[in-house]
Amino acid sequence: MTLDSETKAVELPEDHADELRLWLRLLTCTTLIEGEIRGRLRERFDVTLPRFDLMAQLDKAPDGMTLSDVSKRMMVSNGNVTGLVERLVESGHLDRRTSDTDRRVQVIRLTKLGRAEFRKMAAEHETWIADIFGELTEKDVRELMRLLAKTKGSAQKAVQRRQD
Amino acid sequence: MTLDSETKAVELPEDHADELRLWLRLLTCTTLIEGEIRGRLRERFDVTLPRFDLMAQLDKAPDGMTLSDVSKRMMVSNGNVTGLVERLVESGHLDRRTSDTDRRVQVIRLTKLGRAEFRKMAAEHETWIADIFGELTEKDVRELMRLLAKTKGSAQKAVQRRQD
DNA sequence: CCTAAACATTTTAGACTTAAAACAATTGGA
DNA sequence: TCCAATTGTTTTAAGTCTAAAATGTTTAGG
Repeated sequence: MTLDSETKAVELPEDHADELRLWLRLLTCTTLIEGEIRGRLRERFDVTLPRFDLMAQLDKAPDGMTLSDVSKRMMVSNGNVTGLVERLVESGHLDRRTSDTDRRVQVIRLTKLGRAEFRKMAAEHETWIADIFGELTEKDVRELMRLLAKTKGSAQKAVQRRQD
Repeated sequence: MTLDSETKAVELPEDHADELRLWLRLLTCTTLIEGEIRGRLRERFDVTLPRFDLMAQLDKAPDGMTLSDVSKRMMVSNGNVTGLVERLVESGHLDRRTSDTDRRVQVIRLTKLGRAEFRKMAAEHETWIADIFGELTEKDVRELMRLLAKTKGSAQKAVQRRQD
């Protein structure tokens, strides 16, 4: 508290250094972990992270997904998905067909090969994550989940505000 | 606690679903915020996020940095920095010179123009971050900082272990 | 029915990114 | 001194990514 709390109401050049540091730390953590996962995926399975992520989305959707769905879920651009899918169809991991009811829509799903390979990778991937977060207690994990959920909500509202 | 705590010592297929969810949430938060910042930088200043990040590093180093320093700080590959710097020198934001004492080393620093433009962007950038994290209390911020520091430490050790 | 708007995807152009190889310069022993 | 590792940077090849424009399809309102 300052002595003159009246000034708090006025639009002063506020200090947001803490939030800035928080953002940088969040970014550092993610970049560090992402790089580690990327490296292990390449080393162990010769697969890229985006390919793995796309397959992870499809593994959760046995009936397939449209490209738009994938794009929204992965939070990447449409054009990006087009290219990724192209390469995964080429390598035999994905099956792609035009929807029967709407000829604009492409439905993609994992092939047998794709699913089998993904499951193998996913099992190991999970142990890597456990290793990486190994020093956190159960309570730490719960608390982080809670705070990140709050952060996500706060950020989504900021996005919303800008789009108005 | 399970009834038979003896089994804890054995190597059982453990469940790491919580850590996995935590990782996905961390990634979602970062991607969401990164996308928002990227969009605002483009819209408001017609600049890309990597360019902004590089300039931010240099703003903190009035005497300049070597390309390796930048690469380590930004946690990106050497080749990546080479290209980024090329474009920023081209646009007049960066000055690049070979070190007097070691002809392998390139020292880069912000030009007057670069520094002026960065300062303008940074001021607004800080308000965006404040907006995005706006719903977090001071305590939330402190707690997140602490938990992310712990996460970073844990991840770094995992990276270290793999490199042995 | 027609057609303007909305929607799903692809294309385009350019930038970013990585890993690995190549190149250049320095350094630390033998 | 010499030269084998090390270090700093660039190059290469391939992939990832975005924003915006273009293409093709569906849908609704008149």
